[in-house]
Amino acid sequence: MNDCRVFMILKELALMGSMNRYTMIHTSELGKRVGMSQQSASRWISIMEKRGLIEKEKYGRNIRVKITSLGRVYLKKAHFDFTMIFGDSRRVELRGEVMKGLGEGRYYIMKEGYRKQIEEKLFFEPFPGTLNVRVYPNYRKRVKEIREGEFISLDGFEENGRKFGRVRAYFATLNSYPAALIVPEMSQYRDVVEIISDVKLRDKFDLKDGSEVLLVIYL
Amino acid sequence: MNDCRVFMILKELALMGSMNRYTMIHTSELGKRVGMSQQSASRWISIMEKRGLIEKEKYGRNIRVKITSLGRVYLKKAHFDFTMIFGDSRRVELRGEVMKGLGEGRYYIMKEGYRKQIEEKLFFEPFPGTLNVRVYPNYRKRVKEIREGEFISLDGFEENGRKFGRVRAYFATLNSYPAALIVPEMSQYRDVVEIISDVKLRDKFDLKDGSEVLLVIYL
DNA sequence: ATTACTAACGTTCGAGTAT
DNA sequence: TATACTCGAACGTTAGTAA
Repeated sequence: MNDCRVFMILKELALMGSMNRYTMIHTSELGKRVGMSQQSASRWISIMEKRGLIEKEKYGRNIRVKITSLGRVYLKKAHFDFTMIFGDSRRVELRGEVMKGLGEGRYYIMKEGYRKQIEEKLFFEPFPGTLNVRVYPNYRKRVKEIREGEFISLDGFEENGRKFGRVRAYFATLNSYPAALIVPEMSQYRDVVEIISDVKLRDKFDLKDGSEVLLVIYL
Repeated sequence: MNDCRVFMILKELALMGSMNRYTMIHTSELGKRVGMSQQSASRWISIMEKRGLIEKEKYGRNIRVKITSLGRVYLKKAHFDFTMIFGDSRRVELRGEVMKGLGEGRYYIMKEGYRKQIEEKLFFEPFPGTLNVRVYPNYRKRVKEIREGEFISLDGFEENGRKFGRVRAYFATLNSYPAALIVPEMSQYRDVVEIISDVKLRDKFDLKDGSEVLLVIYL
């Protein structure tokens, strides 16, 4: 069955915002996001339109697409499957304020040993730097809860005789934008957490030191 | 990318229980479930083993597989994607007791007009019959909540001049087993709900009239 | 009964390119 | 700029069958 192609692209379109409204897309960008050529992405868009999973319309030289109710049902089913697999998984909210970093985050993120695992296990290319968030006191016991929850393990490694320890990662959102929380297993701090993402979060949300942010961690 | 094949099969294996333990599988059954031949399923299992997503071991003439932590991460990512798409979707619990049906459910389910849509939009072949559940009084206001929530629409149709109305469907579980709740749009009853599934639920859970069941509806 | 190899067959891919 | 067509090459599929 080639249904899986259709699912993959449908999911990507949903993530690009085509769920409830017509969204302008570029077949080359879509192709890049799902790992195929512009030509293939274009072809699949046509196939999916014929199958009634999306609506497509020309928009000047571009196209706009919108997921149909049938397409939505396809996605819903997959979502249901994952709910069956993982149960009703926990979500933990944290609030805190942005803190000046020490530039260390950038140093670590750039290490090939971590970078590679971030791409492999968190599925994004990290912006080279971390956002440090000081969690407000009344949320700090939740940090402990997170540490004890299910995590994604980024293995430690050695480089030029220097050891880099194992790091725990968690899928998360910062102000609703997809990101990840990373916690070195050796770290002591319980009130400061580090966030990585595929963009510079400081710029995306115009964050200054002291800005309040909302984190949601998905265990 | 053929990653989507891997995802699809990994999800299926997870649904078959390979997430946390070695599970005996049959490549022919797996193939049927994902819509490919026994030979292809066998080949993909080998590929996924090489890629470190599952562990495989011979078990007599059969094989046993177990999803690795890397495989789990793949699934987790997809689950996270769906959480981004649908937000933290609601789940509603109902409790009630099994009720004698009037044989009507069977009559409706067997109508090609509904059957086809069940396979297309709910993704299972329905057992020909419905399980009627009388919801306990203190759960009845939740039935209203469900009716007003997001539903999957099974369109009405006409057959030999007789009209069959539109039906609302919801993904659900009965005693944790995947099923669907169906509600004819015209129906009056608010205290009795009808459940369909791919198996005879009465037999699966050895239900008699009056047996208590737990329903979870995923809106 | 299984799983899994081989070989012939289809499908899908993407470079080139028209629009 | 875009999207989307053609077509030869690459890849995935399955029937047959060995183990």
